[in-house]
Amino acid sequence: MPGMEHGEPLDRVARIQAEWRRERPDLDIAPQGVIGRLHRLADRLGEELRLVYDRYGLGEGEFDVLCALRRAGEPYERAPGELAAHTMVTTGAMTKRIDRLERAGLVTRRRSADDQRGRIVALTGPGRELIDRAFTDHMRNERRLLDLLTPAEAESLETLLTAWLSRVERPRVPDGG
Amino acid sequence: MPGMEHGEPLDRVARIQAEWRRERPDLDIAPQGVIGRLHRLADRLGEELRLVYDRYGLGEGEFDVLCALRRAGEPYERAPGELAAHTMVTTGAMTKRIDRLERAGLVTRRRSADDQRGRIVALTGPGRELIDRAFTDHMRNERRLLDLLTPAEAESLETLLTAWLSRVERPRVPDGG
DNA sequence: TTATATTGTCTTCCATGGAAGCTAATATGC
DNA sequence: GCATATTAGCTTCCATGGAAGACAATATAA
Repeated sequence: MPGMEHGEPLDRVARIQAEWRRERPDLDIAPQGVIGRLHRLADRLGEELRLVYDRYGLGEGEFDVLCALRRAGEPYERAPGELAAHTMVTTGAMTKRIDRLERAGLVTRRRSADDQRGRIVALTGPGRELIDRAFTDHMRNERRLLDLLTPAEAESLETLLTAWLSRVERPRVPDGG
Repeated sequence: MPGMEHGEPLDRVARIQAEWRRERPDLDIAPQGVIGRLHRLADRLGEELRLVYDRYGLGEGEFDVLCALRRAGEPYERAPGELAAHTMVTTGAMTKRIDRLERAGLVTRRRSADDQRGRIVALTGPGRELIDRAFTDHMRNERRLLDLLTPAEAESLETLLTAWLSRVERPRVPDGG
C-alpha cells in the first residue's frame, strides 16, 4: 500500500479501509485509497482556503464571483448568467450571491442597454480593491499549502490530476478519439 | 506545463489561469494548477458517486452514517456523538441525519442503559440490507472511476495524496496540544 | 451531601444552494 | 403585426448543515 511505509500511523482513510476489509472481505475497497483521500484532502485544503476568505469578510461563493469579475478585465463586468456558468452554480444561487455583494457595496447591478431582460454586474472601486488584496493573499495561501510537496511531487500530482480530470469530463475517448 | 501536451484543449482551470496571468501578471498562480484541479476533480467524482446514493434513495450524509454503522460490525450500533465524529459533522447535523434515517426505518434510536443522556443508534434489518447493497454498488462505481487511470498512475496518485494529506492534517487533539 | 462543571443530545435559528416556476423582454413564425 | 416560444433573471420553497444554546444526566469538588 503506497505511503504506508515505516510504520507511520494509519490515516483516517486507511482505518476506514481496515474496517471494511474486516466487515466486507468480499469487496475490493482499494479505490477508496485514492478517492477517499482525494476528497479528504480537498476538504482540508478547502478549510485552509476559507480562512483567507473569512479574513476579508467573504464567503467562498462571493469570493468566486469577485474573482470571475476581476478576471473579466476592464471594466470588470459580466452578466449574472455568465457568472453562474463560470462559477458553476444555478442562476438562482447567483442572484443571492449578487444580492449579498451588492448589499456590501462590492458590486453594482444595472440593466443591459441592448437587452432589457439582462443585467450587468460590475465591480465597484472598493470591490476591485478588496478582491485584488484578497486574491493576492489567497495565492500566497495556496502556495503555502502546495509547498508541503516538493516541486517534483507537485508536478507529478498536477499531471495526474489533469489527466484524470480530462478523462472524467470526457469519459468517451477511445484510442482513435 | 504538465498534461498540456499535443495541443489538447485547455481545461477550465487552465483557462482561468490564463485569465489571471493576463490580469495579474505580478502573481504566481501556479498553485491553482494543482489545487484548482484537485477541487474540480473532487466535485466531478462526487457528482458521479451521488448517482449511486440517489439510486438507493439516500443522500450523501445518510449514506455515510449507514456506512459508519455497518463498519462498526455486529450489532451495528453507535452513539450519535461517535457517528458525528466518524462522519465529520456536528452533533446537530447528526441528529437530523438520524431523524431522517429513523423515519425511513433504516435505523432505530434508543437510550443507553449505562448513561441515560446517551443514545444508541442501530441499523435495522432493512437498513443493513440496504447499505450492503448500496455499498457494493458504490465500490463498483469507485472502481469504474479509478479505472480511468492506469494501475501505475493510480498508485502514484495514492502515494502523493497520502503524503500531502499527512502533511496538511493538523493534530486534532482537543486539549493540551 | 450539595453545589458546580461537564457531557451527550437535541433544538433553534441562520446561511447557503438547488429545483422549479414566475415575469418581463426578446425572438420567431405565420 | 400578432401569437407563441424562448430567454434572463428572480422568487419561492425546500434540503442540508453550522453555531450556539437548552436541557437532562452524570461527574467532580467542597
